[in-house]
Amino acid sequence: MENMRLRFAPSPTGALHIGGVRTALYNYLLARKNGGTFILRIEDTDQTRYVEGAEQYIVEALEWLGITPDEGPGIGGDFGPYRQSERKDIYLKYTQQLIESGHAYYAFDTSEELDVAREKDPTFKYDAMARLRMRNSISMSAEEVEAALDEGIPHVVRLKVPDNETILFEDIVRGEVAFDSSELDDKVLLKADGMPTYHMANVVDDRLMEITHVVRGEEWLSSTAHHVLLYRSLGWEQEMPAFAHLPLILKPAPESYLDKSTIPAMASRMAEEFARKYPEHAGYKAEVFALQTFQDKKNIPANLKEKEKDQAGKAAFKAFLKSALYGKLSKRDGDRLGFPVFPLSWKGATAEDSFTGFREYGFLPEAVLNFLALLGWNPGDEQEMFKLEELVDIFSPERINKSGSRFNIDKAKWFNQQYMIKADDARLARLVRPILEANGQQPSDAFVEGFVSLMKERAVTLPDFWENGYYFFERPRSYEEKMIQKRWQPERSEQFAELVKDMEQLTNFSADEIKAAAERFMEKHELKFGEVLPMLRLAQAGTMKGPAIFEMMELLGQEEAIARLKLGFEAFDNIVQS
RNA sequence: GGCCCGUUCGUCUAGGGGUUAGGACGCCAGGUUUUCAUCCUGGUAGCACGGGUUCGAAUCCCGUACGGGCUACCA
Repeated sequence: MENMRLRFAPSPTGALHIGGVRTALYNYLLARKNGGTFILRIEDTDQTRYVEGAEQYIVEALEWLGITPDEGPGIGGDFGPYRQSERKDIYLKYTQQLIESGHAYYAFDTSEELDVAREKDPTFKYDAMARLRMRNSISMSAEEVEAALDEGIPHVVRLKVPDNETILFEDIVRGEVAFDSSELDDKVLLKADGMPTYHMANVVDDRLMEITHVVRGEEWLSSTAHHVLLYRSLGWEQEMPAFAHLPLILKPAPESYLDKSTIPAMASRMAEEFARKYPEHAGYKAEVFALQTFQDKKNIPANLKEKEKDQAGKAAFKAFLKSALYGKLSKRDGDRLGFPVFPLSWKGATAEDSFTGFREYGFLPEAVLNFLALLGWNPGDEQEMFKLEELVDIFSPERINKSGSRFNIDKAKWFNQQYMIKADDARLARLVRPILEANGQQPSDAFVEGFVSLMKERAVTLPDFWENGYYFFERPRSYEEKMIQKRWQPERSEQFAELVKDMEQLTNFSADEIKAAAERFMEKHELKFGEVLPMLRLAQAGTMKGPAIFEMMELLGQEEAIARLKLGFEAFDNIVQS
């Protein structure tokens, strides 16, 4: 297809959710694959939900991941402006056109009146039937309408949905989707504040920006029928973009993380959140119910089903738990389960509204990208690791899955470890340095590079380098006593003192030389690797876990390594004696 | 409740009339002659259910169940 143009159109209401990141990625991949254009459009038509800094965050997140737009706010392009709040006049013009052509009408009902109508009848829908008894330019006389308009009575503009029509459209991932127009309500197109709704703005902008493919989340599938109607009413049906609705990213299954060790904490957390959100049900013993429900792991969904006899508190808590445990991955899940759901950290107005990102958890962007790419799409063969350029080459929208995928942090961690092992030492060193400095260390670049090279197979995320390898920078904080009790024989102290002397004699303190010295020592005293090396390791690191001991000693340097041997052997004597 | 969408190992998925139902993560076991990790080998575990259609169904059709989305002057 020529001039393929795709847009990623987030609204700046806070941090960009990981599902949004995947949507951006798929848009980017499709555009790049076909030599098309990837556009960022900011959908800021809801002034009440606008959050300062959110747009900046979105741009930074895309940059971090390396999927930067070709057109967008701050970037430019021939189809701007790229913020919907700066395009108000345009929407007004097309709304006017719709009114004149009879596809839309003024409605004077207030939000409060509509709330009342919905309360009276929960199934209330502003549709072909309802509009006859509401206050709008269809039910009112022309004079009344004109008077109301002249008086400046607040009003909205609604789409006049035709009755009894089947609206069919082709979705790239789902195939043919059909809606009966009688089921559709008369959506608001222009709000009382003069801003368009998403529906109006996205249709107008997609046309004006010559968007060829709309790739967005499944939550939009239902309103696509309205969008099709809008294209039709505006006379744009021929130019209507192709649609692809992506399956959602779901919360991890509770069964996968609930066990003896996590159930109590999760139960009290849920009870606490519930109490905060519904103070009116404070009397209900939510924690007890949560505990019981979680313990009966297999039947959680069944036990959460509401029953007639449930009192108000129980019913409310069941509903709360259901939405907390199942469904779309949400920002709260990150905290609850201890993993990131945002690309970058976000500092909101409150601690409640602040989140740690994948970047700050110590994930590499290529790992996040790779993980996300495969959540809902796969190339059909057995390859798992993909560079961004490879993804661009082989991405195929037809292979996007139809059903939602559960978020699996273990898989993300595995990708991260794989990419860390592959990563260039100099780059890794740059990424790890700030963590070391935060812990009061000022090592040389060469030292950090040597360190990450030895440690990277033992780290899953960046902070693991320090967590698991602090002893490269400080002397061991403690020695693994059990191991020493088992392995250290004080009667060999003198022999080991000799080994220290041998080490001191070395003029080239390289791993090879250290190893050779150790071997000479073992041969002389008829000792085995297993009797010597663990002692060296314990003296250097305090723990049995760690990289190759001789390389480690080389990196620490002769002076430090020997100092640790002396200190260690002395400590071992004391531990065993006591 | 209504409308729309979906359902293959615990999770991500391949397979779309005849397969020992394949791979990856996780988990378990063994190996890689110091540990941990990496790596390698093996194991564990799955077609939601019920009816059709067919010589033959995980695969096609219909129902049921379950899951998800939408149902705002939010996007």
